[in-house]
Parts: sequence; structure tokens; C-alpha cells
Amino acid sequence: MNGRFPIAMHIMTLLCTADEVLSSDYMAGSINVNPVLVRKELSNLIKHRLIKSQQGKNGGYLLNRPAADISLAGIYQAVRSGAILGQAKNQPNPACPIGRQINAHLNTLEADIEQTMLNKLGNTTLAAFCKKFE
Amino acid sequence: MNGRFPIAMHIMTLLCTADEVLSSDYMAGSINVNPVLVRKELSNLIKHRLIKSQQGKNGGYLLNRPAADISLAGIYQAVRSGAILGQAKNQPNPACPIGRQINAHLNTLEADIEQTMLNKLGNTTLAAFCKKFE
DNA sequence: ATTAATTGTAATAATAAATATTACATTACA
DNA sequence: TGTAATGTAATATTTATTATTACAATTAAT
Repeated sequence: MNGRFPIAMHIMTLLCTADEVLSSDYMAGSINVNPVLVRKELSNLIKHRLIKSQQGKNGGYLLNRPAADISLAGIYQAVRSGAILGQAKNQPNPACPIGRQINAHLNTLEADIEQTMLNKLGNTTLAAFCKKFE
Repeated sequence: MNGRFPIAMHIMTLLCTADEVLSSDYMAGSINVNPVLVRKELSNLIKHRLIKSQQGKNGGYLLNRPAADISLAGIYQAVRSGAILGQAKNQPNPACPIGRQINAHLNTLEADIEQTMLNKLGNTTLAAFCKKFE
């Protein structure tokens, strides 16, 4: 996987603990990645209605609802890209009895694991996560 | 993540359902990836004592113990590389109160989720997985 | 003994994915 | 009107993954 979940969590934690809007440049400075990457992730988080923005001078970003109403599962779902257990890009040989069926069975397993993980992540709110930073 | 778990599962399923040793070239043909990639993964699975090899002509690979004694968690642990929830390669700004602590808290979360996932994968044996292919 | 099929592994190349950079249009406050 | 910010496209760079080539070592079969 890539660094999107850690970066999204960093963003959400910053916004959760801030008492005013934060700029993408400020957040990029805390995360220490390129500001455009942060803005892309902010765009995505807006699309998933987790945050909102204020444009123009003195603009910035803020949470779209109370942190107690945002679960880590929601954040994960906003950034998830591909399978938890990995995604091979091969196309197994359909002439082989195993190759013909393996993807279907792996997909079932993947769905099962992902649901387990979402249940677990759903147990923690952003508010609870941010309490650790006191 | 990458395709190592799917490929390892494909290998283990082939070996589980075979009644003789299988060559890396045969398995590469079923998986449809480069034979050297398969041999590298086979090497790794040997290192984790999940399979063993017979060298020389007519050689090949076979399971190292009954499929009922191999769990999907064991296979996952043999191939896992990095964090389930993603690994950012940035170094957060230590001058920021959030940046200073975020990695510690994300690592705790990661460990928690990974344990949940291993518990779930531990519930299924390779033998049970392979029964689906009848 | 010799041959051939195979494991095992190193070195390199090619491809794909992630991240960084540059640029600039748009917005809204002061 | 100037300025600080969002929003986004285009491109470049870096990193990770997969493929390829090559060949030494091993062992069964002839």
C-alpha cells in the first residue's frame, strides 16, 4: 500500500486539534510532504464529506462534522485503493483448474478480511484517537 | 501492497492439490508471471518452512507439512512487507505537537489492526481454502 | 560418465506507481 | 486592487515491482 492512510490520519488529527482553519501549506509542513500531495488528499476528503474548505484569503480547511461522529473506518474508506491483502496484476491461466478459480476465492477472502478490519476501525472515533495527543 | 500474498496463495494451493512435486516453471505457467519471481517466492516460503524442494532433474516443490497444519495467517506472515494500513515515507515535523507523536500512535493502531487480521486469517487452514476448488 | 531437467541466485532491464515540482486560474478577504 | 489562499493540470523525479538474461549447482535418467 502507499502512504495515503497515514497522511489522511495526520490531516484529520491536525484539523481535529485545531481551533481555526488550517492551510494546506501549514499541514504539508507538519506532515513534511509536498503541499500539492496534501491538497490532492484534502480534495479527496472533501469529496467524502469528511472535511470542508473555505476559499480565498485566510481560507483553509476544517472538519465537516464533530470528531466524535467520524470513525477511523470512514477515513480508511476514503483513501482505500486496492486490496488489503495485495493485488497481483497477473491474469492466471484459465486452462489450469486452480488458475481458473483462484481469483474468485481470493476475492472472497479479501472481502471477508476487509470487513473484519472495517469493523475494528469502526470502533474508534477520530475524537478518541486525538485524545492520545494531549 | 504488492502481489506477493496472492502469488503465495496460488503457489500453496497448487502444491496442496498436487499429488507430485511441481516445478517452478509449471507454477509460473498457472500463475502467469515470470518464473524467476516464482522461484524467489518459493525460496521465501522454504525459508519460512512452509514448503520444501527437491533439487536436480525431476525435482520440484512440495508442502513441508499437511495442509491442515498450515494457516492462512502463516502464509500471510511469510510474505508481509510493511504495514497493512500503509506506510508513509515522510518524516513528520518534530517541531509540531501532532507531527511529533503521530507515528507512535499510528504504529499502535497498525499493530492492533494487524493482530485482528492475523486472528481472522488464523481461522482458516490451507486445507479448508483448497476444498473450495473441488 | 554424460545428458538433460531442474533448483537457486545474481545482475540488470523494463514497467508501473508514488511523490515532487512547476505553473497558474480562481476565490475572497482586507 | 493586492494578497493569501484553494483547486487542479501537466510534467518530472524517484521508488517499487516485475521481467529478463545468464549461469552455477544438483540429481535423475539414459
